[in-house]
Amino acid sequence: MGKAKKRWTLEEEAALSAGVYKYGTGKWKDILNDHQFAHCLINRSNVDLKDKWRNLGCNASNSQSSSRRHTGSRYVFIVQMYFL
Amino acid sequence: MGKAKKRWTLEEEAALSAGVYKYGTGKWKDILNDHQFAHCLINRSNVDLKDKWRNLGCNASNSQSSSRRHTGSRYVFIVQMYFL
DNA sequence: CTCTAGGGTTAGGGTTTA
DNA sequence: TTAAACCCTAACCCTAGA
Repeated sequence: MGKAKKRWTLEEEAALSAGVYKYGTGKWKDILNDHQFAHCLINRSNVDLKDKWRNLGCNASNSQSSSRRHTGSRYVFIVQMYFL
Repeated sequence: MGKAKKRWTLEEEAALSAGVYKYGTGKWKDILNDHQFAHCLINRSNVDLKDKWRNLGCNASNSQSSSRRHTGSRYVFIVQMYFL
């Protein structure tokens, strides 16, 4: 049972963008803890910020096909011997 | 920002497991300094070893003998099969 | 200073749902 | 169906205390 989806508002996106400009990407918790942005992002987690930033970045050029789990019949053995 | 994640290979996991078998848990630097394992773990730090051992879930199940040190002329083969 | 232990955070694959 | 939103968790970070 996942949470109800809550669409990102323009204010939230703006706060996220400004936060990334200030701290750089990968500083999601820092952005959330910044009082300059916190009030706009009160309902978002650091993981939410990361996911949203990824979605924004993928808009332009994400033409990769879906990753496919393949279980083929080819395989290789690697054998190692450790003296203990 | 952020360091690129380097997924652990089966060779690295095998070296770590053998290292823990030889030295016991909590001897990450000893494992790293052991010429027997160093070549497989060249890209890993002692903290990386600790973290990997933790999320392998080996701490709980092997706690009763976790600090046991094994020495002698015994050896073990580690056989890995990769599907391509 | 170095090293480990353990809590905290991020990255990226995977899944769900409007 | 598609993609934004959300989930799972391995991998990595921070740092007190030994």
